[in-house]
Order: sequence, then structure tokens, then C-alpha cells
Amino acid sequence: MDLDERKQIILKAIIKTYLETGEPVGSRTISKYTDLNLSSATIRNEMADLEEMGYILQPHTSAGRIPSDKGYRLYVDELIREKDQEVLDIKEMVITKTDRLEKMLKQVVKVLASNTNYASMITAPTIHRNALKFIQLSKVREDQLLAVVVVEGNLLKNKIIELNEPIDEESVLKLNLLLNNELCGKPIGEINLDMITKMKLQAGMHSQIVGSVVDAVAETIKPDEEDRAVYTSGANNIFRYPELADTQTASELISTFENKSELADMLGEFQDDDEESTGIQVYIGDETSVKTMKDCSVVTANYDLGNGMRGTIGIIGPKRMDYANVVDNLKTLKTQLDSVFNEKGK
Amino acid sequence: MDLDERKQIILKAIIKTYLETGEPVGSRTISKYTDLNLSSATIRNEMADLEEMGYILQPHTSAGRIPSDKGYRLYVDELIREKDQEVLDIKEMVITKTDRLEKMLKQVVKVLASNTNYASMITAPTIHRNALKFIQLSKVREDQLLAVVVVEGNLLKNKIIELNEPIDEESVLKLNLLLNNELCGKPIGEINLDMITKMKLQAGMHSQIVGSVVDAVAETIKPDEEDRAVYTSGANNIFRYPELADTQTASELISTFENKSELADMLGEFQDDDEESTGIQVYIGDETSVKTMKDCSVVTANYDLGNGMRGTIGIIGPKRMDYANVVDNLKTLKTQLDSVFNEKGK
DNA sequence: TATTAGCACTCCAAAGAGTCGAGTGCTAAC
DNA sequence: GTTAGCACTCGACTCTTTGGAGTGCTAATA
Repeated sequence: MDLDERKQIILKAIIKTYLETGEPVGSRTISKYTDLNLSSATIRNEMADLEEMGYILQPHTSAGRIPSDKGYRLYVDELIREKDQEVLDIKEMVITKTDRLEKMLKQVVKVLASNTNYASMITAPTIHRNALKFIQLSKVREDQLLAVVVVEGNLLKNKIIELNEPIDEESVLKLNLLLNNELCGKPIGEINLDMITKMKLQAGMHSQIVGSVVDAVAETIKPDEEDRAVYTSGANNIFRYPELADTQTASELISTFENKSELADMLGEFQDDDEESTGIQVYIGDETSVKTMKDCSVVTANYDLGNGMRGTIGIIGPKRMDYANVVDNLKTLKTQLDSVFNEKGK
Repeated sequence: MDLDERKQIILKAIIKTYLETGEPVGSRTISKYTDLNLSSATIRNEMADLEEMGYILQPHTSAGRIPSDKGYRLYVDELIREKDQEVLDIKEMVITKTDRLEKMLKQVVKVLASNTNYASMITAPTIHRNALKFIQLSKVREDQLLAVVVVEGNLLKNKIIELNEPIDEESVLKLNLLLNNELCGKPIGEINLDMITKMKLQAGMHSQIVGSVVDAVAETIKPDEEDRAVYTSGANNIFRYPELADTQTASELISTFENKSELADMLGEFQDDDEESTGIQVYIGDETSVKTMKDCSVVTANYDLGNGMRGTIGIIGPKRMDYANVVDNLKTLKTQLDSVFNEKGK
């Protein structure tokens, strides 16, 4: 059988209607719905075909039809192709520049949640190819050093280093010089064991400190493996959609949404970015591999703040989701995020 | 009428049973329940009295009785008095010392949630009387300084200061000296306008920087007024309790729970600490002033890490809550938190 | 006088019966 | 190929029935 144009129109009509109402769509509704003046009986025949092809399904005999995952997929693919051509008029979602990356991310995810009415999340960017900008060791106490590591993009990491023995100011100065000379300007990925060993040699009795500083650098680029930074907002939005609001489902979703590391893993998987063109990915039902989300769709976009700091922003909602609006919002936010550092030169 | 001993025993039995089952308790249940061998009829008479006195109520005629807020209050007060005398055997809830305060708080709140099966939260400590320990300005770029402020207890704050004009290394050194001389060792509360003006004078053309550093200090002690750090865990636990799990209530609670600033406000109110003895406070129903929580009880404890860093830890659950267990857990965690810095001398 | 047995009464929850209507598939006619 | 028409299906809703848990009251009992 062939998915001819008329079938496509009908399918699209079914999906659109279902997105709005959340109720199974009957043949009569479609027959009244649209330009193609067909009787409900004809529609019924076509619907039977569409069902056979797997694009729609019937919750029970004598109910209307609802889209299957396959149906959604077709619809979404089409939608994204269209959006791709559209010139995006950037709505003014104000991303004020704050010096704290964290605040900005929290703000962005709040905006997304309130614009879309879906549960939203964003991962803090991970660093891919940034250069070290600056290292500062300071003596805080006789046997305690504070290490501050600054990476391009003004990402900071502090570490308190406990020493086995006291250290004098002069040695601290020397270490500072040594570390900055050797490491500054180097992309983090290029720091290797050779360099570390060389520095440790030069540091002499203070080689322990070099090790600790390198650890701090490592931590900077690999933030909290176990507990990766993901910010969320609008979890309660899932209660807007009856199909997710029953106790069982809601509980599972809230739980998943609270478990940042699971979210991070999920969003991490999406980083591959197949569709280079827009960077928007849509995962319908089981496509996410997180089983609590089998009744959900997840839409994500990867952003790149510049300087190789990349993260993912996305929403979770019911399968009958206002995909068009979500894609718009994500594209806009992505565009803005992409230009945060680039344009402002911050 | 008088709340004699027998009435008290019956009331306690009713509450205990209700805490376990969540269903109205009938006279027959109590009659079988306990030592006082009384027939259900007698119990019924007593129940009628208890109802008249306001300790219990009937959801509808011909249903059993459930505790009223007044009843809970009596029960809880009693409980806390008992617990107060008990020598608390500290279960080994491992609070591993991590150098990152944040991680520790997240861990603690997770422990609490999983031990109690209630939604849990903890506020990051606010600083009350800490002394400044260390200030470090570093030149990151020609027109950019990095300020690091360390407060007793190794709390850190970074701030990037954008300059209007370039600055030379020597000036940075001078500023460092000036700031450390003037401010180090001083309790933050004591830094006043006089001192700031004086420093600005001495800094001459770089007075702008002094201002920025002072700002950073201020930020350190007043972390994100608008968006205070509160960590939560176990939000999905509310679904365990049918009386909170209906869509409406759950949605509101999740929403409240996500709104950190509202939580912070609420927990902040509890800081007064009336009951110095244990520091455990229980708020039943409307006692919290947060209207979404009218069907909940909130139990909190204030902790003091030492160094005047105080915060609040607490749980939210249904009124029929296992108060005994919750109080135990809170007391244990409070004790551990109180000794984190003191004992380890960290 | 306090306690208890017994009884009539209340009311909710669950189960069952009936109705409605939206929607279908199929057939025959256009 | 399209459509009108019809019998059929099935969930949603309403109404009723039933059972049981629980009560309050009264009269008998210790």
C-alpha cells in the first residue's frame, strides 16, 4: 500500500486534532475538518488503511484513532524539515548576561518551561577544547593552599590543597610561575603525563602540590561525574496532561526528573547530533531508552556557548506535544545560547 | 471535661493506628487493640468525648475517627518530650567529609529522604559571624581581575571584575596588601562604610576595584538572595500517601517544592528556634503559612556547622507521618552536621 | 455508677444494570 | 471511487442496589 497525498493529509489532520484535544479522533471530525470534501465513510476507509500501515491505532473498537509512535515520527520529521527552511524570527527572550553561568542556565530553563508548559532541563556545558587561562596558588594557612584554575570562558574551579608540611611564600611564588609557564594557554586536552612529570621534577619537594593542581584542572573539565549539573524547571507541568498525571506515571517521572544523573546520562546520549542542520532532536516514546518515559516525547537541542563549551537543553512532555512551538522555542534559545560568548565577547 | 489518662491512651491508640493505616479508626479496632480491656461501646463513649474536646473528628457520620490538628499537636509534643530524654544512639549515617559543602548537603538530604520516605530539603548555611580569612586579586587579562574571597570555614566566592582601564601588576600587589591588611580577620558583619571609604581613599585611582571586592564579600555572606540555595530530594515520595497524591495537591506540592525561594522563605521562618532543647520544630497543617501545605506536616531542625554557619534541614509529609522516626532522623543528622567542622577541625 | 450488649440507623464504597452516544465496519447504491 | 445507511460495539456516565463498617442510643448488668 502506498502513503499517497490524501492519506498524508488525513494523517496530519488526525495528529493535529489529537494534539489539541488529547482524545481519539473520529472519522466525522476529519470529514468536517478540511478542504478535501470527503464523507466520513471515505475517511473511515482511509483510516483503516492508515491503521494497517501502522501510522495510527485504535485504543479499542468503536473509539476514534490516535497516532502511533510511527505516526508521530512522520509528522515530526516533516515539521522539522519545514522549520529548517523557515527564517527564524528571534523573539526577545531576554537572556541577561550574568557573570555566573549557573544563574544564566537556571534562567534559561525557567524561560523554556514557562514558554512551553513542559518540564524543561538543561545540562551545564562540558568543556571540550578550552585552553587554560590562569592558575593561582595562594597560601591560606601554614599548611593549606588555595588553587584557583581559570579556563577560557572564565570557568572557575577552586580547590583547597592540604599540605603535609608548611610551605613558605617564596615556594608558592615559584610554583605559581612554574605552573603558569607550563600550562597557560594550553588546551586542556593536551595536558599529558609527560608535562606533569616534567613539572613535578622541577617542583622538587613540592611535587605533591603539582599533582593536586593538575587534579583540580582535571576536575574543572570533568565536573562531578557522579552528580553532573543539570538544571530543571517546570516539573509540575506534567500534571497538565491527564495521560501523564496518574499517580503511577507522575511519580516515576518526577523521580526521574529529580535524578539528575539519570537525566544527564539521557541528555548525554543525545549529544551526537545527527541532524547537523538544526541540532534539534526528537525522541518519541521508547526511542529514549529511559523506560519511565515510554509515554513521553523528549525534544532536545545542543548548544555551544563558544569555546567548545557544549551542553544540551530540552523538554519532556506527552507524546501529543505542541512540537511546532517546542521546536521554535528550542531553536530560539539555542541561537541565543550559541551567541552568548561569541557576540558579547565576554 | 477532663483529658484523663484513659482518654489519653485511647487518643494515642487512635493516632498511632491512623498513622499506620491512613484510614479512619473505629471503636472496635481500639477495643481489640490494647491492654485496657474495654468494649467497643465504652470506647465509643470516650471517642464521643474526645471529639467534643476537639482532638479527633469524623470525616462523616458512620465513619471512624481521625486525629484533628489539635490531636496531632498533643501527640507530637508528647513525643518530642520523650525523645528529648532519650539518649540518642547515633546510627552511622555516613557524612563523609568532602571539601565541597554543596556535595555534602546534597548527600545529607538524600540520606534523609531515603531514610524517612518523605520529601526532604536542606538550606545551605548562611553565615552569621564568620571572619574574613583571605582575599586574593589576580590579573587574568589586561582589563580583568579575578577576586577570590575566602571566609572562615573555607567558604569561597569568586568574582570577575571588569576594569575600565588596564592595570599593572604592581598596583594589583598593592591592592592585595591593602585589602588583606584592612579586612582579614575581621568578622564580616563588622565591615562598615567607614572602612570602605578609607580603603577607597588609599586605593586612589583604583577605588573602583575596592568597591567590587567589597561587593564580592557581600555576596559571599548573602548568597543569592533571590535564589537561595536549597537542596531537595525525594519529591516523589509524596505519591506514597494517597491523601497527597491526587493530581491537584501533588501538582501544587511539586511546584512548591521546585520553587526554591519559597522553600527558603518557609524554612527561614523556622529559624527562630523556640525549643532550644532539641531544635526540632513540627508544623502541622496550617501552622506553616504556606497554603499549599495545609494537608501536610513539616518537621525541621536547625543545624550549626560551627563558625556561625547555620541552616535548616527538614521534611515535608502527610499529617499522618511517622513523627517518631522523622524526629530521630533529624536529631541524628543535626548532631552530625553540628560536629562536621567542630570535630574534624577542618 | 460505670460498663456492656444489642439494635436501629447512617453512609460510603463497590458492584451491577441501564442508557447514551460516538464511532466503527460493511454493504449496497450511486 | 465515493457515499448513504444500518447494525453493531464499547466506553463513559448515571442510577440503583447491596454490604459492611461504624455510630448513637437504650436498656440491662455488675
